Amino acid sequence: MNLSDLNPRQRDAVKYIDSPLLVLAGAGSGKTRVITTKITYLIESCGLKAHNIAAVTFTNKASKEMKARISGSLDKKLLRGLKVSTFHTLGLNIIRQELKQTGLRPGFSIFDSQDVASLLKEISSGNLTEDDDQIKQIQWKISSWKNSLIDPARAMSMAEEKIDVVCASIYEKYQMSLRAYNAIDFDDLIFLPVDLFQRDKDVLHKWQNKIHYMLVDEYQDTNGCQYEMVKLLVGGRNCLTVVGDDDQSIYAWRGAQPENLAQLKQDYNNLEVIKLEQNYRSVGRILKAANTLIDNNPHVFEKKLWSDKGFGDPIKVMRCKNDEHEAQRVVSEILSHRFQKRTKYSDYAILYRGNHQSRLIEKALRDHRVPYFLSGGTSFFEKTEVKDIMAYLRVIANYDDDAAFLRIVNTPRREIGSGTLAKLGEYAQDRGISLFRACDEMGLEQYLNSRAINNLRGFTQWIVNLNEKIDDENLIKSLRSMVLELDYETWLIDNSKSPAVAEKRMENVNDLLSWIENAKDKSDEHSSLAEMVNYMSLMNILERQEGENESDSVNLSTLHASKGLEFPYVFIIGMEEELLPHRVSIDEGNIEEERRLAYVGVTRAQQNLTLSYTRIRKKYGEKVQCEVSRFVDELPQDDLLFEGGKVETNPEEQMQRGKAHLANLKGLLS
DNA sequence: TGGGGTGATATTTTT
DNA sequence: TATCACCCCA
Repeated sequence: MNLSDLNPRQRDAVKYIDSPLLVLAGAGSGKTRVITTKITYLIESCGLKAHNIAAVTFTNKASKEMKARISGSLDKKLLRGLKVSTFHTLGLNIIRQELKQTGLRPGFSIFDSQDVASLLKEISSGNLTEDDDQIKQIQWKISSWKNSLIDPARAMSMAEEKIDVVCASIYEKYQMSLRAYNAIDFDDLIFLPVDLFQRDKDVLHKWQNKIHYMLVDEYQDTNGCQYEMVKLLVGGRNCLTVVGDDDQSIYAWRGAQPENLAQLKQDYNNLEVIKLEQNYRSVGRILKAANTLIDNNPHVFEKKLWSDKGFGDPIKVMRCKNDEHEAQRVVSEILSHRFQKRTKYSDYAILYRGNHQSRLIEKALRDHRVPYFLSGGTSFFEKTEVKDIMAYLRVIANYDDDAAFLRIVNTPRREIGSGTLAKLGEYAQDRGISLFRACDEMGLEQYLNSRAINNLRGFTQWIVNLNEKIDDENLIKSLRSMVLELDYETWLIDNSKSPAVAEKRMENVNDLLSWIENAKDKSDEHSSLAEMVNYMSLMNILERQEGENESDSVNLSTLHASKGLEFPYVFIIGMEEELLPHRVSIDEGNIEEERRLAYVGVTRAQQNLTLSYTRIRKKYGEKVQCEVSRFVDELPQDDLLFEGGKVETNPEEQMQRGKAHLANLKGLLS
């Protein structure tokens, strides 16, 4: 097999199979390429079967890209059964195949974090813990327990303070409710398989026999539970390659344990480490800046990026009067640069720390009629209309899904009010059954008047009919007729601010349905409604439909969401103390993660990088004096070109301006 | 049932 | 200050 278009280090990483391997892949060093080539190599040159290889990523986007790249390089026949998925999808597949051992019934639901929050709210209503803040804390606590493989009993025995006891008991009730609803949460998708593997060695061996080689991407983002899952599946064999970059760990705040990278050394004593330091993305100046910046962080593994793409232009630093001025200047900079260099809008990206920062930029872009693409925002599956239809599907697949039941029982209106639901809930809770089942019980007559009962039963009967009508053959047809029967469109029109909005929302509903149709055609894996619904619960954006026009637009993104992307010309705005690094991180002493965030931003740029900061920024409606970010000071000053700003207020800034002037001259000379 | 007034809130977000 | 969710009243 031909590995000649890889560099020596990449080739080593592909060919090394003698022991577990950690590939430390710097930004833009071609890590996805290494993983995909290695999979091809394992199949073509090592004689492994595709269905015995599992490649794991964190996002659907990454796994989709990986699949696309592999299928471009290898015959489709040889790829049958190759497992490329997210951690959560892998977990879901394990649960599905070992359903009996997990105590779940077919058709189980997956609760998203909103479902979880409202369930927790209901559970803790007796326990003096009702405000949203505390609910969030409990949710976080339960999630971290699961990520550390602690079950309710252990949480209870470990509890020392009163608050821990309360949390542990809520945790226990929460698990019981999930069980009653035949539901699991996102954390369970990893927790349940790991728990099962630990309890039942036969099942573990069965899965070890299925997976002869495992590859994990973005390893610095794994949490404790995911680490354990990999460890169990590998089970002392030499069949593991993980790829990661501790300098790009920016998700510690949501449970990622970047120390898992270092932990590998201890758990796999024959671990091999290969570093990928050649960067294929950026010019030398940008890498020099990135290296210098990240040098301020402590490192377990030293790493220095380099490239042969030439040195490039100085990094511009724009000092602006205020935040509006900043937006104006960034936009006019893009416009004039585009005009001079005849570039596309899509060559530019504007990156920022917080979502709110996009507002002024958006306004400036609109004023200049510049098309832009905002990455992030409310994702498709978060939209109310999509959640509504999804809830219908969930209830049809799993009557016991109370979260979904509550969402749609009176949407569109069926004259089932909160009073009725409260009594129904009480009744169901007393008997430990779901709301749906409770509707059918005779005992209900004593609690509710016949009108309410009729409404409820009308609804459940309608669902039962749908369930019976739907079979996998006519799934889409039945779903479309369901939406018609609901008269959902009328409801949308009545409940939207304008006809245009209503139309857009109905379009989303139709997109959802055609997406289901499409996905069903594409694979036979997710053919039943229940499987389809599970699969969709793990999605957050609608995959782009074929032929959808990719318009030429400026990219706006948070620094977090920009990881993995690259652009010729990058602007990072708001390079100020208290913003980047963020105030909260300064207070918590989390400067290192903020620095990595800045590092991620800097390394997105291929050609040019422009940083901007303002002297005055409106925060919470108040004008606040701002200071330039310490990260600007940490960059190699000779490579910076300061622009704008005439009046220096303090001597330090005077100095800086002197330096900038010098750099300016150098920049002009080079 | 919906519109308007009120009050809380403002870091990052995938599955 | 700007937004948004929520609640109350007509």
